[in-house]
Amino acid sequence: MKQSQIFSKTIRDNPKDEESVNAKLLVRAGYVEKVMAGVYNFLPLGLRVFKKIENILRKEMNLLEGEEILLSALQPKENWLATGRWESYDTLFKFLSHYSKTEYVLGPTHEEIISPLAKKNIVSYRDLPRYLFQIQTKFRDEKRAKAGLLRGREFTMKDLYSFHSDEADLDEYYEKVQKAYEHIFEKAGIGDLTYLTFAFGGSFSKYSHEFQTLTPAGEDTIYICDTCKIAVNHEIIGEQDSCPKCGNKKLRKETAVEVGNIFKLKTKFSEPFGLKFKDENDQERNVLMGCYGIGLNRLMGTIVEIHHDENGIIWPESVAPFKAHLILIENSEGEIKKSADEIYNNLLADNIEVLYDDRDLSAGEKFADADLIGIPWRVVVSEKTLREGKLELKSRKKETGELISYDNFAKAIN
RNA sequence: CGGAGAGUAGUAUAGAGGUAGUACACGUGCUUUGGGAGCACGAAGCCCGGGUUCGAUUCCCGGCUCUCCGACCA
Repeated sequence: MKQSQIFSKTIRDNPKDEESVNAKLLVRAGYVEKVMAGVYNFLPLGLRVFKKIENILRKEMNLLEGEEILLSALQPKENWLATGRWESYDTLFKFLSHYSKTEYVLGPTHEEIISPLAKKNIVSYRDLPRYLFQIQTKFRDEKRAKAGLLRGREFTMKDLYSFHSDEADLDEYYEKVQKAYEHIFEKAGIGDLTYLTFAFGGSFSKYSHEFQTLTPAGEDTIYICDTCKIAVNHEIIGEQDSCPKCGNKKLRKETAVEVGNIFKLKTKFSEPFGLKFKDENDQERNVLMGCYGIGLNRLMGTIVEIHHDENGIIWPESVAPFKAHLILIENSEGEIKKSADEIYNNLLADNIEVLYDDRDLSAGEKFADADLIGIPWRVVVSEKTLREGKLELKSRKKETGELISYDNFAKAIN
């Protein structure tokens, strides 16, 4: 993609309506634009990152044998009355049709939709287990949206729901999802700072598990066992004041953001919707359920919170909008562009995702924008590099670059 | 939802009871090209409603919006 053609522009000043690092950088670099508190538009650069994250998630969901579906965002009140969450779910967006005076819900989560759906397709033990996931927009009427992408009123979530005939099967799958989540956060570049965290389990389980990433931008407090590399959420520290694994009492207090959670719902939703199956002995039994969520916006914001410096974002390669940022520095005769165009076309032909800064701007401004946008590899073409018959390659993580031939360059970044 | 702060051009800000200035961005022309280039000219602005006042963008009240702290967060 040519930068002269890209829809968004970089902004030099920090926006006055954002305080969080992730929002400041993502807005300034042109990844997102704020519509209102907790609601953002995704611009071409931002959508590219979003799709990279989506694909990481989708790949892991497929490995978990998840089948992808897309559930309704607009939901009937009756389903929420059935579970009692019409009254008890405090961030529920409810609204009234002006014509029919019918009340609706904008879905904050999808147990109320997927449980009745599952009921239509799960009737026998032969239909179990089942694993269904979606990547879809959620709406939550947060009393206070905050921290840029970390807590929004509209956001995209990957939610996986599993259906089982017995607890052993649920437990086994739950463990698999836990491992898959570890892969996901590793792949997304935040594995080192992300802890499996024991949290409140609700009425059916002793614990649920959260994945908490250490960052001052987070709003949760967790207690880490450095021996086991797991943590306990402060909400249960009263009853669980030692490491659940090794019993260590010396836990380290940290601030973190919840980037994912896994939860054994058991029969919490199958009961109100009558989601049952016939077992091998013709006995009718409740289906057991698990749910597993990851918020994409929050994950994207968290990655920025973790990976940036004073000049801008430093994307992990797995989620970067492009692999290489090709920068043309023209000379007074205007004779560099031809070579830069050629290199751009070679990169495209070699299937290297490249953003080409072909704009008529000073070198300093292009470098500053490149640092802000944060593409992993910066490739400079200038009079200096052409004289040597080479390119200058610099990692966004490093201070200086090196001159390298095109052939070696393609190898170097792969 | 409670508390605090803030709303001035596309963006970021300055400012005064007498209708507004700067920087960046933008347009035109020239010049320039390795860390946010230069000159000239140009276009563009006081959140909404009420009150006080001869006069309010400025002071007061209310609203709306945003940010932060707290509460809340299956």
